[in-house]
Amino acid sequence: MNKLDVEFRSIKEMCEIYKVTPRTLRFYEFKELLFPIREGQRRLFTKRDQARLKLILQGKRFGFSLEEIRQLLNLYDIGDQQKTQLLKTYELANERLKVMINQKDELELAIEDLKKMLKWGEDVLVTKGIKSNEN
Amino acid sequence: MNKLDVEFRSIKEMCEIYKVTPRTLRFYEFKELLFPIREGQRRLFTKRDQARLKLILQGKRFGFSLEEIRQLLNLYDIGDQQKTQLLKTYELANERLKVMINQKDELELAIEDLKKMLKWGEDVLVTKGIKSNEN
DNA sequence: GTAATTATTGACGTTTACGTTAAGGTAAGC
DNA sequence: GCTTACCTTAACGTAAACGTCAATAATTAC
Repeated sequence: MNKLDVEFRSIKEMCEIYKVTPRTLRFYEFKELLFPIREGQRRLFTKRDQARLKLILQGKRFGFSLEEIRQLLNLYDIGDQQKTQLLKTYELANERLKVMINQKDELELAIEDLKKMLKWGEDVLVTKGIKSNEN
Repeated sequence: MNKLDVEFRSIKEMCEIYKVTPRTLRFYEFKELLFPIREGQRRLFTKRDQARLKLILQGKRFGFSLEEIRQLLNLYDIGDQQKTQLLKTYELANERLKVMINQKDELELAIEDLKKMLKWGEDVLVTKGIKSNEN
């Protein structure tokens, strides 16, 4: 009946909400990305854990490794951070952005090249009468 | 003095030209991506192997797995391919292209998101007096 | 009170694309 | 004949991010 009921979530609830497996959540805890509290043996995931998990999943979208994500999460725990560490984290994200932009450029190039190859392959197929040239 | 001298390359020459390690070339042979002939024990890489290696390295740029590349290489060995197989290969490349375009879109989104996060992080840093706001 | 559900901690397995010794073979140069 | 350079096979190691048991425990359902 008290607030705690909504603040905490079981591992299964977490899995359903965030589309991950229990193994994943335990793994993240092992890697010190999450810090669920215990109710006896069971893990209870706090609001903070949920916020962190969201950021972890975001981070994965960005292509960060879990270790990088662990460091970046410090950005959200500013209270107990030294200034230098905080700035370093910021710079890490900046570096990552550069990498991603490079990746994007590379990918765009690769896409163009692959398109050319496909066009060539298409010609071969048409020539061989395997494929019609309509579209 | 004869043509063969230019047709074949030793493993070391290959490594220097294509910036790969011997292990990589042996691995590719093991995985049936390359088929160097033998002079006694030693491997000799033919023109065909070199052409294939170029395509392998390209394929990696495209994000194909080695197994996918192995299949795609059939596209270049059209002589002994059945029509169906050839068409399948073409379609595989097409699928890959779609995946890559999706990846690119995802990446662009992620870049935008990360940029926003950085801007926010920057504000925090400036507020805390850790970083100046000049660029 | 027993079955089903949900959880736990180990701990080994998986995948990909090689890296890294180890132990030895062969040919060239001097 | 000995070093040096280059090559070989064999086989174990690596990294990331979990998957997949196994054995066990606590709760809940009926």
